[in-house]
Amino acid sequence: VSQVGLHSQAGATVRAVRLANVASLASFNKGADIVAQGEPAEAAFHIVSGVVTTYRPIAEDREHVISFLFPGDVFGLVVENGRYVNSARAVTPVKAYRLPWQALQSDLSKDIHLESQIIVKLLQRLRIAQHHAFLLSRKQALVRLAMFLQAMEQLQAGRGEPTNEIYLPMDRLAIAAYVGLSPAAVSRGFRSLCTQGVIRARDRRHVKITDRDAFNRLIAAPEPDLSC
Amino acid sequence: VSQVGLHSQAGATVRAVRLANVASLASFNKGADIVAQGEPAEAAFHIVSGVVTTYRPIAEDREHVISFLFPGDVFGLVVENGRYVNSARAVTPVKAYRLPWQALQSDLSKDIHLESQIIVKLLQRLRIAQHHAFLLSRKQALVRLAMFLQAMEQLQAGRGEPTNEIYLPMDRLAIAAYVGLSPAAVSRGFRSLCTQGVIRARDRRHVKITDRDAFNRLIAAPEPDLSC
DNA sequence: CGACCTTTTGATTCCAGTCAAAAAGGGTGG
DNA sequence: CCACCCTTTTTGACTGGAATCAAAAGGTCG
Repeated sequence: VSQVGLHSQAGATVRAVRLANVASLASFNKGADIVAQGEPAEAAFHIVSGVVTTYRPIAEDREHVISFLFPGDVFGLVVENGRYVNSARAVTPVKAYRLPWQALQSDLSKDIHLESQIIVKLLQRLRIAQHHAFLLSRKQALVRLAMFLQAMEQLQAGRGEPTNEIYLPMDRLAIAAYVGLSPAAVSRGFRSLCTQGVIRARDRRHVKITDRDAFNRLIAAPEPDLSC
Repeated sequence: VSQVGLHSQAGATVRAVRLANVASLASFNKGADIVAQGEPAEAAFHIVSGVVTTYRPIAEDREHVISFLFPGDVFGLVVENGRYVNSARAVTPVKAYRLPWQALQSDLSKDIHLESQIIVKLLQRLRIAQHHAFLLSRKQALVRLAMFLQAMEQLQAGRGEPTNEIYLPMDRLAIAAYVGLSPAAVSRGFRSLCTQGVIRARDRRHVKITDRDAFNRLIAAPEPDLSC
């Protein structure tokens, strides 16, 4: 009997719930594919440790990142005609519970509290997906990067981690595929934010927001305002 | 006692469920604001007839459209700190049940079948939001428009309506705000699709896909391919 | 028929894409 | 510890497509 913790993203309640009697713990190496778009959807996954991206291939060596997922998150839920809509890949080494659909559904209909938690989680995911679309509707590279950092910061805060520095587990290519820019534009954007004094990068994966006002101004910017 | 039907978007089961004992039917004129971003979230809404958009204001006379919602859809669910994250407006005259949160929650925890239906609906919405983000990640205007038409067609099919012609209830400005282009670019894009013979527009709100192959090729296009 | 709003069209500007090359990391084995 | 290779990231020069602004055309409703 596996006891799987459903961590509320708000970090408040970490209620342990019997999710599935037949959940098995699986491990994946960094960069490993976990599920592929179009495959028959046999199971969902509940992340125990590590970071996962869901994405859609666009062309050879080109893809769109849909989400970054962290411990406590579930993926493999978005299904159409019994097949996965998105692919998933481990960004770091990952451990995750494999939850076969069948068992999941029977457990769902048994435990009403579990359903409520799923609803809460889905609403969070919906909110994040809408924020992502909002981000992508902005055309300026700097604004997109700032909104991306904002999102990562909020996720980090929701996990109860310190928020004075933002940790980016993914590489620049993944960031580019998430914010809808070329890797070159992402690089230039980060540099621009640094030289403007808005952020300070300890290394490629650790960023600190040094000018919160300018940062917020950038995100709220209705029109190109690159003053200073 | 109001009986509110939760229409499956797949159009299959239209199971009537006692959603809330205190649901009241509200009417809104075309263009009327229904909820505003930042307001205390007191109720969700269940659309009976008409079309609604949810959106976020960016600046004066500038906004980002998050979703188009149809009869059977629910909105006002995405909440943060007890306040609406998105605004909502009637695109056409709208009738909708107003579902106070309190009553909704008590009904939710009572009826387990209702929870399941909500989960299904949220998964659909998540899928659509992800598709929207995917759309916005493509940079070519023609591709975005084609993907938009595809989405509208699928929604229409899901409602069980005839699909030989796509009906667009919203104006060009709303389309522009959804696909992340300027109104000018949307106009040019439609014209381009027409002259290329990909679509045929009976009038501004009725579009027919006349060359399905070219249409699909456009959506799948990995790189600029404006041949023909 | 006329006033107003929506949509289209035209000319210019600008930002990000692209391609290619250089630089910086990261990991491995000597 | 260093030399090496390979991957990731940055930088540079050029191109292209959409934004912008403004003006004209088309629709709608009184």
